[in-house]
Amino acid sequence: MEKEFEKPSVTVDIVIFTVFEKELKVLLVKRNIEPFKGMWAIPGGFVRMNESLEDAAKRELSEETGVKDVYLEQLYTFGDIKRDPRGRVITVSYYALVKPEGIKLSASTDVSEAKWFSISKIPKLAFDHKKILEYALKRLKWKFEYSLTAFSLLPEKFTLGQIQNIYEIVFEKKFDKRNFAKKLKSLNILKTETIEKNVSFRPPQTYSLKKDIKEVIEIL
Amino acid sequence: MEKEFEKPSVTVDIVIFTVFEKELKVLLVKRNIEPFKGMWAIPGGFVRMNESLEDAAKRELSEETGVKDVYLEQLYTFGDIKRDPRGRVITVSYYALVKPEGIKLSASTDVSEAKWFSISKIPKLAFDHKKILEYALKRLKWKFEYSLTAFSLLPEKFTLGQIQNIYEIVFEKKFDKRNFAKKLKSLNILKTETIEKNVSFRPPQTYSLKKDIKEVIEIL
DNA sequence: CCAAAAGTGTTAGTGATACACCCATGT
DNA sequence: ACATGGGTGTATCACTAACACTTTTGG
Repeated sequence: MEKEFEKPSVTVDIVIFTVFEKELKVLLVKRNIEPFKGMWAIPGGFVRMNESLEDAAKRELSEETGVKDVYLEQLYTFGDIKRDPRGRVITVSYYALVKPEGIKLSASTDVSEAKWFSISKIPKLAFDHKKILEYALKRLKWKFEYSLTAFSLLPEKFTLGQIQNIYEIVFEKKFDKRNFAKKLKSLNILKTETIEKNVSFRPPQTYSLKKDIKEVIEIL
Repeated sequence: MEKEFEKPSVTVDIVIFTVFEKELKVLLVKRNIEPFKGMWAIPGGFVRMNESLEDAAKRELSEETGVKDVYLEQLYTFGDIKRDPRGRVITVSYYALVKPEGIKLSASTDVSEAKWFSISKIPKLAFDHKKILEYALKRLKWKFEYSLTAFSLLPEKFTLGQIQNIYEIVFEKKFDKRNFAKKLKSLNILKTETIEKNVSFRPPQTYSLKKDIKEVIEIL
């Protein structure tokens, strides 16, 4: 570039969702440094020169949760002039869906603590992170309606009850069991697996997604 | 900020759509400078420190077309490391829908010419602009399906024929006149205006969007 | 009276919703 | 036997899609 203009900084922020304890959870970090020191925030960080936006998001995600097998989607880019008191910072937001198993939360340098919050009990957030979270939640619901993204919150093999629970938690309402099963089956995306009797009660039929469908979700 | 890291540059690119001559058109500019000198590209430019992303997009839009009354929506942020041979440039893409009346195309410093291209006759584009355009087109169609955004391509008062034409052009297929009218009317968004007999043949009923609906489209 | 676009209703099919009972298992 | 979640079918309603003729105007 011939001339050097003053440039904004660019960060990625990642709204990380999971579901456990019958609740939709978001990962927040407690800020260790100013501004907003001591306040909760959506995890994120500066984009390095040698990584794409998505790579930056994946790096942050892996640093925070240790998890790699996730659904990750770009949300929106927030660029108001005064959204960061330190100066001009543009943030490219992402949201991620991680399976609740095998997550290891780890704090990084800028952050003293990382914790899952129920979506119904979100504390006051730093920067414009409230707006970002609301946007993420809207997109999440929207996406669940017309895609199979929800399945990325479940293990390889799952039951109809599990996937219905996910939907009921995210949409905060009950669905009719029969209609739900009917619809899923009519989509022709399920492969029946062998039943395993592990816990108790009547053992449910387990399913997995057909191979080609799994690929669709990766791209989605 | 305590430390100064090397920062990427940030641009906005705007895919500007309109409809005339029974075709969906995109505005492209011919590049006056390297890289990709002489090639067609999506209009855009660097984000200034004192303007938000949306302001930057509006400024570019107004510089290119002289038009202010537009629908503008952020699309996606492209940040691959090598998308610009000059160095690290992250671009926040937008798309805009402008009414075909009263557009004044004007070339700027970096650009020798601005021209409308039919969506079916797009030349080879600079940078990753082909990808951006494809993304914009996908979003446009998607948006037309479940929102009233299409109306922002029409003047205040319009006929059912006009709006149906827009849909037929964008989706590249014919719709049944009766079903189309029925659906629109059932949405309860139309205000009937007085018929003006201007051209010839049987004069069509003109409509406008109800006031509260217009506001919805602004936000959409 | 001809050309051109506007206007208008009915039918069949498809997908969504509402609803209640029996089943398989572990304790 | 009972407690717990799993599994299944039918009837109604709403929405979508297919389809053709008459009307209004200008020339």
